[in-house]
Amino acid sequence: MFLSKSFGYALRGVLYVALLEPKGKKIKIEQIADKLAVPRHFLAKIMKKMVQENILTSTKGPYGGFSLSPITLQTKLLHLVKITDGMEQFNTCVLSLRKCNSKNPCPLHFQMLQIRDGMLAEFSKTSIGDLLDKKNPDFIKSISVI
Amino acid sequence: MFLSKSFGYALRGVLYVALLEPKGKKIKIEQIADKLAVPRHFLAKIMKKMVQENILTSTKGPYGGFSLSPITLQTKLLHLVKITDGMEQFNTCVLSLRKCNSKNPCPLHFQMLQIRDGMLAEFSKTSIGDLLDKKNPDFIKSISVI
DNA sequence: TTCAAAAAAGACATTAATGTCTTTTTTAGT
DNA sequence: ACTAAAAAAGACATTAATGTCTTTTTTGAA
Ligand code: FES
Ligand code: FES
Repeated sequence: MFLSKSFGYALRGVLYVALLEPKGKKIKIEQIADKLAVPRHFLAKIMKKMVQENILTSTKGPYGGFSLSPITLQTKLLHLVKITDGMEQFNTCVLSLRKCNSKNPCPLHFQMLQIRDGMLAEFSKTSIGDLLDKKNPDFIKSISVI
Repeated sequence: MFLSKSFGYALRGVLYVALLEPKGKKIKIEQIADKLAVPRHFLAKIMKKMVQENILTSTKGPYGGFSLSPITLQTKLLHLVKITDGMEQFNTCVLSLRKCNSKNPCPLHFQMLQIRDGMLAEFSKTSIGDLLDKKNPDFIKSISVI
């Protein structure tokens, strides 16, 4: 309901790179997909989009893989949502009637506005770096299927 | 993202019946689908589920159609969500990792908990009757595509 | 320069949500 | 009893999201 699987894969993928990449090596998509138990090629498409948006960098060829970009840790979650789910949901009426609009509200409009604005606020202020907790030795578990 | 189309159709359908039924007549699915510009047979399936849950009543045959049940107006929106979308979304991790669980939280857990609890609270306290505004001559417009 | 490793790209498959059409069942009135 | 009207049921179609497989492009190192 709230967010697509793609969004979850994107966030877990970038967090995995952020957690391990500082060791110096690039992270291969195969390793990410294996460790996170995510469909490899599906994840690859999502990672590619993140690279296009400069949320990650990647290099092809031997010793290649994914690594952080200068903006990775400052990237807001809303940017990931934009990439994976799009922003239409935030200004489309929950009853699928039309563009959501306070001048011409549906019966649920103001309730939904509050909920969506809460989510928008949270995702606008929270960055990928905010979610990364390198000090926690169990952090890797928190982004893996148990 | 937030809710399915089915949910929107369900709410608009039941509000349409609640708005017009007190005139004494049963409301036919054909009329509802036409006036709300909703796929007729798809809506019919959703209406049937609401009847099974006693959120509406229906009678077959000539002069039949849909009408309110004793509990229609007291029905909480969460009941509609249960019918159309299910409740799993409220206790499944946003990262699709597993059952959502504060003892073993994913990096987004507490942010999502707040958002979801806000939505749960709103949908638990708001009833169909709360959304029905018979005094408003434009209410019908607010549940129709403009 | 060739080779192998890796991401990128693209074709295709599966699944879940949404939508359409037809048949069956029920029922009010004649 | 018969007929017609209406919901209910069910078969099938379309679409969007998710997932798999293969080919192409890029690149570092021998
Ligand atoms: S008009 Fe329906 S949610 Fe805003
Ligand atoms: S554990 Fe992920 S949202 Fe609760």
